[in-house]
Amino acid sequence: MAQGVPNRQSTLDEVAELAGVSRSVASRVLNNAPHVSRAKREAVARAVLQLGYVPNPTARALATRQTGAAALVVSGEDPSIFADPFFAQVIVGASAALEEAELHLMLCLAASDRGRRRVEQLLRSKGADGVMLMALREDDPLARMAEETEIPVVFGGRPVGLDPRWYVDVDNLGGARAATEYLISLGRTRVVTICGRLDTEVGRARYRGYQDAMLAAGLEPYPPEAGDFTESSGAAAMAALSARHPELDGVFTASDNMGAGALRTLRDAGRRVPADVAVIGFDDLAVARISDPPLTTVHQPVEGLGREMARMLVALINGQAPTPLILPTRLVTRASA
Amino acid sequence: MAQGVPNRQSTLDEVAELAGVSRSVASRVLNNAPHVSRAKREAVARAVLQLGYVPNPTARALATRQTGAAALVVSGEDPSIFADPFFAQVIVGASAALEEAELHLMLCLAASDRGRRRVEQLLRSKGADGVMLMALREDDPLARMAEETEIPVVFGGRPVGLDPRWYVDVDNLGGARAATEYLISLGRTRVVTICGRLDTEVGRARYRGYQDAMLAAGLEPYPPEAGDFTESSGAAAMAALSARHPELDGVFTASDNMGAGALRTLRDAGRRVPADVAVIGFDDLAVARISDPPLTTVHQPVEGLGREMARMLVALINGQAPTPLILPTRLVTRASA
DNA sequence: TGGAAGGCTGGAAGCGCTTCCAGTTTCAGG
DNA sequence: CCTGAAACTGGAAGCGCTTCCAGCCTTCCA
Repeated sequence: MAQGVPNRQSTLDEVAELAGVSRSVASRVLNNAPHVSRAKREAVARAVLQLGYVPNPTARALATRQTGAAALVVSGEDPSIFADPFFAQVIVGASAALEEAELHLMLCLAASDRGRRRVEQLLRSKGADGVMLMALREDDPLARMAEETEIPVVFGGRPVGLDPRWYVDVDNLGGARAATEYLISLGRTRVVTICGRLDTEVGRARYRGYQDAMLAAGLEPYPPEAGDFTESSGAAAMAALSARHPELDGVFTASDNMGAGALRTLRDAGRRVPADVAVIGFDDLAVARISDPPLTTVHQPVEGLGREMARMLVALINGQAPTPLILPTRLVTRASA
Repeated sequence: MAQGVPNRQSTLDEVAELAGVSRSVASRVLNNAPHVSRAKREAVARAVLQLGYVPNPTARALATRQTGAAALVVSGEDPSIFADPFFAQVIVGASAALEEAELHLMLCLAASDRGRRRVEQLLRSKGADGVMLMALREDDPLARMAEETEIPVVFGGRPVGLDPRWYVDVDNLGGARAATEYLISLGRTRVVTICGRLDTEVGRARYRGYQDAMLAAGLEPYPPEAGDFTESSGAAAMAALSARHPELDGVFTASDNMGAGALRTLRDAGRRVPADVAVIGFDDLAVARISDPPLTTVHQPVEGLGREMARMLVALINGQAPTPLILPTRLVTRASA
């Protein structure tokens, strides 16, 4: 039974003819639908093997009105922000979950105007069965449009200024609160924060968590110093804070990268960590383990975020009605606090 | 001219009817093909706007036999290897280049058997117009199959044991040689290497570069200590090498992560960098800038790799005959050497 | 042994778009 | 005012698959 490698792609018609059945029967066999006798089922299977037949996904998509693909769109102004390992992990999780549902993953980086227009087309033309949207900017037009479109959309994180129907988020507030509480429990009372961009929900939530913990402990929150989640911005913010509040003895930073930057500034300034200043980050990326000293941080289930987004989307595509999800975070203590 | 938001997706037939032309004419207008009078062109444009018409990509794909998508497949045994920021950068580059060609990006992580089978289907069913393949393992069945398939395939890096027709690679050999030469030029003569997995072309090439440089300088290359490109494997390898060759004064590691691990081991052992031991990494990832001391390393154009792969693929899809490409690397000197 | 129930089967009608082709206009040149 | 070329136009045939439906054939029970 030579597994033929035909020069031309063979079609279902050819399979049907070779098997001596009609195209409908052949189709039913391939989708293993009922109402086909055992004999014909086997005949078709043989023909498929003999011809090396592979169904044409496009034709199937046209007939079923299902593309067999889900899109992950990352919307932001700077394409290089995507180079963050964060997204790579989200993708790993999403990819695994989509694979279970036999869906392909389309990736759309909507940074340029052109990219955004293409995503818009995708949404309106139903070019995918569903979309996972991670909108980074405040008031993202794509986010608004996605909420209005017909096709299932799951948000990753809640965009500022929008209350999406379906989303998966990480407990940023709780994580930030826990981190700050931990610093306070260590006896630190002059705890500052290097917050992330406050035009993102992530930045806001993590800052709010800091505030909550401070107030709950009867401490006055310091005004935040903002960074953009990068190492260098963390270093700069730390310098500014040190100058403004030389008495500080604890820092909660809204990302590991900023935490690493803060460590660098403190080290350069000769301040010991954690003896003089305790530092806590957020994310639990590789950098937290590598930095010197290793960074105490808030772990967030990034791969889980991707996985749950994909699962929720699949549920939606299948006509179910899932509920929004907030994934837990957890403090990981290392040497820096 | 209300930009209608129809409840149902409108079709080309409806546009044609509203514009008072035949479907063929409407189609020609949309693809701006010739042989349409100015008047009808405008009538169709008006109708499109009025109905909020968006062409159905699936139907178009079926008719033209072009899917409008290119796939990036990463084939390896461990899905989490993809979480490496390396791939994220490749994706950024590829995505940008594909956008110019109006192609969508499909991402396939072929780690499980199931994933591999799906990629196989994709190749055989022409589910994409072309494929960029990054095969990590030696003797990857997918790589072999890809070379046999009809659809255009561009390799990212050359897989061991295969000499692909079209590929984009990075000058690993030259980079490794330059790094080692630099160590030697610094007066180091007892230079060891922590190489990557020798069942990958990357690992082999970088090791060969080290050997070449040592031999060219009249030095005896040390036997390599292998890691798997991760921080911890680098730390372990460094410990082993220190024990075996206490006299060593220079280390070339085949990745920044391993370099960071080596730094950690050296620091823990109380050996000063670069005073006692000079260390050089490879990749120029963020970790190289953050580590303590910052890592001298070999920069490779990762985003460029993705971009060039995509460009080559687009050329192939358009029937051109590009030539393989090897992108240059360059030494970035920081404090560790 | 008759008849109803129900499993099989294949014909045919799409899914929405492109594109070939033959027929119709238009228009410059004679 | 005629003729041929060039520009338009729309009908129709697909692209390869799914699925509805009507008809056929078993089968099994009364």
